[in-house]
Amino acid sequence: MSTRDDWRERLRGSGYRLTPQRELILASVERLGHATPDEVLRDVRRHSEAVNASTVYRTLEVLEELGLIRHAHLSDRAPTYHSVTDHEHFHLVCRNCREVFSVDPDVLSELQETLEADHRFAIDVGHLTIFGRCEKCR
Amino acid sequence: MSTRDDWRERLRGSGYRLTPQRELILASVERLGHATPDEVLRDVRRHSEAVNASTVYRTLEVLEELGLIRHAHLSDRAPTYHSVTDHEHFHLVCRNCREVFSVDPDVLSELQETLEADHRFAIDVGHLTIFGRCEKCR
DNA sequence: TTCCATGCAAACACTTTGCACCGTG
DNA sequence: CACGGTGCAAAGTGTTTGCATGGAA
Repeated sequence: MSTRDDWRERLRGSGYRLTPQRELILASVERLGHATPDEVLRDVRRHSEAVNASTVYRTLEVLEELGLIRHAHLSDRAPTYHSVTDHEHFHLVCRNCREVFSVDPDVLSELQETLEADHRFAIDVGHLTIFGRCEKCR
Repeated sequence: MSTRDDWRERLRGSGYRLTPQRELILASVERLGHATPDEVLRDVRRHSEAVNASTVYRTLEVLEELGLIRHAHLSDRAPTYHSVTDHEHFHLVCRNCREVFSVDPDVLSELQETLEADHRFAIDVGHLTIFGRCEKCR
């Protein structure tokens, strides 16, 4: 997948430097699926040496700016970051059991058209989180 | 509107007490439209006497539990509270200019049906915020 | 007179910032 | 060897909690 292979080039192409910390943090985000900055920090430390919390915040910001990762708000607390090397998706979160479901953007097409037509508003699909109740928690 | 008139009864009926602070805070939320806890606090203080920040947090929680107000996340920062004495709605937020639009839930009906059918997931419409780009910010 | 609610202060969770040193390019 | 990145410590923002006092019912 080209996105995975040439991210080092993207970094350098944008004037950024390739550091061990940045590699470790991207690897953690990909490994964890959906993770808060704190979870990323602990994961990096578990799998290798120490990295500072502020480096995690700064790096997540850079990686998102480059389009390698995205964040969504899956709880009322910290944001969670996920890799975008795979296909775009949005999230359903159960307000009761907190379970997270990743959903294909196709189901949003009609809503996108409606909001585009009625409000000239373009949805940021990758950032969307819909809260509600899952099957088990009715 | 019955919701407005009998909220005092609802408080007492649920074992809560009617205090001046609770009246002031509810009035502020209704006056402000969409407001963070901090904005509510400042508004209460501007229009009357001092109230403590922790009282604001505790009161917003109670009022939401009673169904008098709701909160949504209109920024990556603090939540915003709004009254539900008027009709239910959800929010569009422009990621560029931060403008907020309130939208009628009708446009979600197809999405609701799809998520219900495919994932057995019931959307919490009042809590929904969709981020994207507004007309002016393309 | 009973408890729920409030004020106050401290603690907590999450994030940002300033600055000296480090190391990539 | 220049300049962007990191670690560290401190401060900033938003929220919660424990406890003594106050006041609604």
